Amino acid sequence: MISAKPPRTTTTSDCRIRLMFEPQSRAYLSHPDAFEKEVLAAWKDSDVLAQTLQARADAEPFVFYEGPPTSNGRPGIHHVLARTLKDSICRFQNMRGKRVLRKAGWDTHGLPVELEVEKQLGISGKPEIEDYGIGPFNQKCRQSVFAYKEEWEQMSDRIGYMLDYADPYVTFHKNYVESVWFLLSRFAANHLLYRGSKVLPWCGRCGTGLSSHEVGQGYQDIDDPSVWVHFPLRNATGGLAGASLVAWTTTPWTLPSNMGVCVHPQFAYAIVEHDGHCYVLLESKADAVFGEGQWNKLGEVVGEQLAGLAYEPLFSWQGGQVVHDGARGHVVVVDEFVSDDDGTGMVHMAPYGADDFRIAQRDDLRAVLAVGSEGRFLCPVAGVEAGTFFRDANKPLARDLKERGRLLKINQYRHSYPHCWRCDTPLLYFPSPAWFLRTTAYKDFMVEENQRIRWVPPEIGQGRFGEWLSNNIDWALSRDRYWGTPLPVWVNEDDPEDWICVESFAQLESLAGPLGEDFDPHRPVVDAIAFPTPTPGKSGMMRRVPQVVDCWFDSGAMPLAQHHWPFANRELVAEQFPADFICEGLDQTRGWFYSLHAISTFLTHVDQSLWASGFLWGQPLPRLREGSAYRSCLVNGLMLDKHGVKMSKRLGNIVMPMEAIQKHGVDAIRWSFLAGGAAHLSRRYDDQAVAEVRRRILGTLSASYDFFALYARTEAWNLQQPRPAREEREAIDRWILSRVAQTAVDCAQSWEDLQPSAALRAMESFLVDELSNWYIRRCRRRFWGAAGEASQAAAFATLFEVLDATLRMMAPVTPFLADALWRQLTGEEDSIHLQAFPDPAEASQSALYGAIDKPLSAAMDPILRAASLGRAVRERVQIRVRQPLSQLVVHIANEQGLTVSPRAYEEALLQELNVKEVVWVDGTPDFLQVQAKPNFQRLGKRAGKHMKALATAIQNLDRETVFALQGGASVEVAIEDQVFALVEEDIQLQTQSAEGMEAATDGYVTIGLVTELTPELACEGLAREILNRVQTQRKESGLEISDRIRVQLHGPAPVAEALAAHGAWIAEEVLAPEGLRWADSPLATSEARTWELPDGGEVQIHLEKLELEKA
RNA sequence: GGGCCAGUAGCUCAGUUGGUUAGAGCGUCCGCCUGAUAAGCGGGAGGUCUGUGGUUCAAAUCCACAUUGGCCCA
Repeated sequence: MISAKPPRTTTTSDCRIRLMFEPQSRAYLSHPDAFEKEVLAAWKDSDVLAQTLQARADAEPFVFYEGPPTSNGRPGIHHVLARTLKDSICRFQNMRGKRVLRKAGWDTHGLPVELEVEKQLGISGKPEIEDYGIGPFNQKCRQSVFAYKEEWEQMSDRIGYMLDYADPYVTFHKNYVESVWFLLSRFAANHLLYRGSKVLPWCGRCGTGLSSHEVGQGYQDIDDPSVWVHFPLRNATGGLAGASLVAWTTTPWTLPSNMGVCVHPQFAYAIVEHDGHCYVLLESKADAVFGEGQWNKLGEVVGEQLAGLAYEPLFSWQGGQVVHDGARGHVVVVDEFVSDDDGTGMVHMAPYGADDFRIAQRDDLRAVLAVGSEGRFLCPVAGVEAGTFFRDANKPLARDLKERGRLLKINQYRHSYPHCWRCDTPLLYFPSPAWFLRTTAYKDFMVEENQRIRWVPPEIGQGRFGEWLSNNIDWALSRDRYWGTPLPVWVNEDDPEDWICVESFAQLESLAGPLGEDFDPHRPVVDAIAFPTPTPGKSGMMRRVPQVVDCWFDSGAMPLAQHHWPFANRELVAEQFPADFICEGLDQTRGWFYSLHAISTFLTHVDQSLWASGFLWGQPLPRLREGSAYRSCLVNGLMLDKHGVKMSKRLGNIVMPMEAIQKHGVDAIRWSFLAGGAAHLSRRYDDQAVAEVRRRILGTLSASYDFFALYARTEAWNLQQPRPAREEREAIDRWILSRVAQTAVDCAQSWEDLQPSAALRAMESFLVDELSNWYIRRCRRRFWGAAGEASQAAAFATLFEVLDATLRMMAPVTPFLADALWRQLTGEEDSIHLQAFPDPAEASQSALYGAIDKPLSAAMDPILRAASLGRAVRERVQIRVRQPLSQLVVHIANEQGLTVSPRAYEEALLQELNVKEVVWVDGTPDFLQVQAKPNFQRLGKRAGKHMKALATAIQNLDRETVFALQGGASVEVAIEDQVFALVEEDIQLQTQSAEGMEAATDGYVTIGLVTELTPELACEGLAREILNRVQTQRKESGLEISDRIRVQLHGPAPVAEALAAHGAWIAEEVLAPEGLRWADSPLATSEARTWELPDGGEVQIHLEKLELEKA
């Protein structure tokens, strides 16, 4: 049966055909990197992205927003994960016929950039930056921003992330900045931009306040001294005479700036005696301070009775920075923020705490900072020199207090303390002037709009993001830095209440005169612009505030600013807002997810005055859809390193992707990432998993294609040949078409649901189990014509159509391999990425249209089970598949419930299990034991608490009753006072071991294998054994599969009998045109090999290549 | 301290609105095949579904508490 036909070259004049059907799997599997790079080059040549957009020019848009990466960091493997998710979903939507714009973007402002430049320049901190010059410094920032741009683009390109890098949005570009200004001016116009003073987390080294976004990234456990100090009251009378207030703090460095002691108005404080002195504190805390039994309670005093009492300050010092020039100092104040959890119930207050600062302003306390904005002492205090770093003062101050008897106790205290997320310096809290967005004003709408966003997974939206929104605080917008969008606020130097937020460069020109062609809206150029106040009736020069804008505002403005809205592209933005889909890491919850949401809900909902007229600056302003900037958000989990630790720049454990890509190619990595569990779960990078994907999934795909290609070439099949109508093909052909169609439908749904791993699981089981291991394996012979021409034609047509659909289905995930194989398969020059996703509901996809045939699929299921059972039985009784057996008995419990009979697939069982006959058993024959089991799903609701008794009753039903039910009768079963009428669907039939044969059961399928070996069967089995030995020897002799051979054999009598009966067949199979030669005496061992046979006998085989005359 | 998530086979993970045989891949053991697959295929073994209570006729699934780990926030 081996075909000696050489591969035929096709005779068609269409040159494309000749390029088709080249085998690919070897090239792909051995050098995936090189293979993919070739595909990449083809995409470049034809500019696939532009082609897809062109092809979909009039199509419905699917709006995607690219979250801008910071371009001054190197891309890591975790970016591959995020980008693969984004890319696959966009590719899928594109194949669904949507127009998907994919504008790249760069987040270019902000502290990380400044820190990078500081490092380059070898300088550190704000004073050194100002010495260097803001202008040159920002110039350096501008250059630094794109240090890694090329690496990013190469990486994105190499991983197949289809993104338009030709025209990206860049947050420092003039147009982008102008859009940001406009948005800020809208906040101002709605009175939602305000100046405040707030205690902020502050990094002394970087010289900047940190947003809550940033602080969260740097909590570390550190040891601090926790100290209990006491403040002797002045002029106290009664029970308080001579008493001291006891306070606790973990920040001794703030003690010099002590301005008051705060107590809770309602707490009852104890007056206690210890070691000859009187102290006031919560009674519950006295043991902790003085030791158990070391104190006596003398009396009690309620917090508000202490209000206004003065006490002795801890330190005497001069200098410092006055931040609130209050009239009072070193007095007791009351406030309800005091808790009784930690400490003593009495709080030492310094201007470094948010509550403290608030109370100081309220109660007019004098607030003086001993530690300045660089985190260092401004003046000497008690032996601590000016310039000392704040935490370094803890010990000397404590020592000084102890020497002077003001320290009651000191402990080491381990706690989670915020550190600068970038430079790891411990933060301090510091009062600082700042500008805020009053986001709390429209918090409720943000919460409401959040309900409309489809979050995947949903708990992020309800939980993490929802909580964050409902606890919303005003957005601290300003940054005391250099490289950022300058805050477009100009303040009258003579009147701080007279300020303006500029909305555009044009407005600035109208106020301050021409800006010039090369105007750059960054510091320090913009700082120098001043103009007389435009406010009627006022005088004075307007000067810009020094701050820049939080770069999260930049990125959150991206839906609008990327198109320079509203200065340009108003219609485009109206179409491209909001996004149908965004996708970023979990860490963006309070970052980009929030900034997008906060800005867009403000603009489209709160800012009604903008939209009222439908016009802006005399031009129509199309209304944007009211609400959030995105309709669905896929959140991806963190990428962990091989030890399960989060990858971060700071820790330097980022895995670079290129090594993995060179090894496995990126398609395998893409697949492995998307399949590796739900998108939002964190995952480790696992090289082995990638290798397995490459072998198991992509190897199977390319091998399946290669199989097709090999026989299409050999048998000269091509697309010009008529393909039989689907109805005329064999059942298994219609089955595999139905399965590929159903898989495509399931996948499409999973993609729509933003569940890539579900889509991949469906594809995997289809490709590996159904297509490769069942359809192709079962149908191999048909491809070399062994089952006749009609069958061959049907097989080719079917496999072609199935591969076409499979490749299109996989294209979003494995864009390289899918495209390469598809072009080979179809001879098309266009990319697969311009094609449609397989869709059996779409009439234009004729091969798949209406192909889903569920009854046919249902009929295959028992066949697969029976095959599996048969193999298990053979395994159990130790009869290999090579040994033919006479009969397989198959019983399918619910066979009459199947619309399509499984018997259509009988041939598969005959071959798969090597039996001569399949006997299909109807009804419930004698040799089967049957038992009815309740269908709990149906009966559970009806029976309720009687279910247990009913189940027992059903299991005890006799054969006749079960038969009757199977035959369609209704049977009544009484449980206590209730009667249940059972019909066929209410029970499931369990069949069990058949008697008289080796049997096995899987659910509703029972098989029996007749294991009796007749002499004829044994003889044929032996013949197959001999065939197997000859073939093995052939292969081991290094012969080509089409070489002809001459064979000599010798063996005992059974071997001779087997050869007599089946010799001609063996000769045909092994390509021995002269037939087999029997040697009556043993062959010389130097020429022959001796093989053992299963029955204990041996066979000697000698073979040599037969030289054929050239035809 | 609060919020969210996760805990299923040695490992990595599935598991629909609760329904009675908890699945897959890898690994392991055994076997098969050799005219697609520098391979592949099949069959075993392997699980008190983290624990304890509860709801229910029925819980991996719902509830409570506990525990371990991760993330976010204080």
